[in-house]
Amino acid sequence: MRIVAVPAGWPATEDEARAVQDELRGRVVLDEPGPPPGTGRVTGVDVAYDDDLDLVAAAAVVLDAGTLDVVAEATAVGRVSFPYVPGLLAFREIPTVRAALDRLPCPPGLVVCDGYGLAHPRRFGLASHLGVLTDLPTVGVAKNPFAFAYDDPGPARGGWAPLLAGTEEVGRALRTRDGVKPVFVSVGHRVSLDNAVAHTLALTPRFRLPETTRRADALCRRALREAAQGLAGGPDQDSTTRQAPTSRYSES
DNA sequence: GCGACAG
DNA sequence: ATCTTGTCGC
Repeated sequence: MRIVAVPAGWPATEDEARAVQDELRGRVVLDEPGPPPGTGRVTGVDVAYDDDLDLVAAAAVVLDAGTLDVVAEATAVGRVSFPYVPGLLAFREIPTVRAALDRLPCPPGLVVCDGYGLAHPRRFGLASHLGVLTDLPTVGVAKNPFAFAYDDPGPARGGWAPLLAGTEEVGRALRTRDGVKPVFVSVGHRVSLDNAVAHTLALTPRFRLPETTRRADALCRRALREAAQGLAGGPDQDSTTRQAPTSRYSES
């Protein structure tokens, strides 16, 4: 297993990170509609952490946008590159996520991130940042609101309400299942908000969270488990030489 | 100043 | 994010 290196010059302080956001924000493209929902490919990315071992595992899972079948997947493991600071999530996740995307055997199409794009204190969340660095179309679908006001969407799937930063619509609270807490959709890069919402609905035929997110979440957790195991077993052991662990409860 | 705050 | 047991439901 190779550990992804933190890029040279990666911000070390919150001030530096905010300065990077302020500089890159101007490169976000907001006037493209993006790929049509239900066609082509959609890729979910997510990460899992082990703060004790200083490990972060990322996964990228490519789905056929029409069937939601898995087309390809990749993972990467890195060191934690930044502490968790609300508003600076991208600096914690992006190096390893990029490595996972780079390892995909095919183009990812639209990338769905766990978090925000435009719906961000400086209008430059994880999805925007990843989009600018890769120039891929990206959207953010978050499980929780940040600090934006919104009215409760209608109770039925498809109901939505604007996420408002003052009078500016920076995203939407979107009901993906009848009577279930909404998700929070915002534009990352090269996708319109209407399309971001349509993609999110196309990705949620059964569950609250997009299939992309669910697949990527399961995969990065598995990758983290295996990485932690490999680390504990020592640098010279791998899955082919490692012995099965003895368990008092085995073979019962 | 204080609390809230994506993952 | 992650820590965590049982439990209700398809």
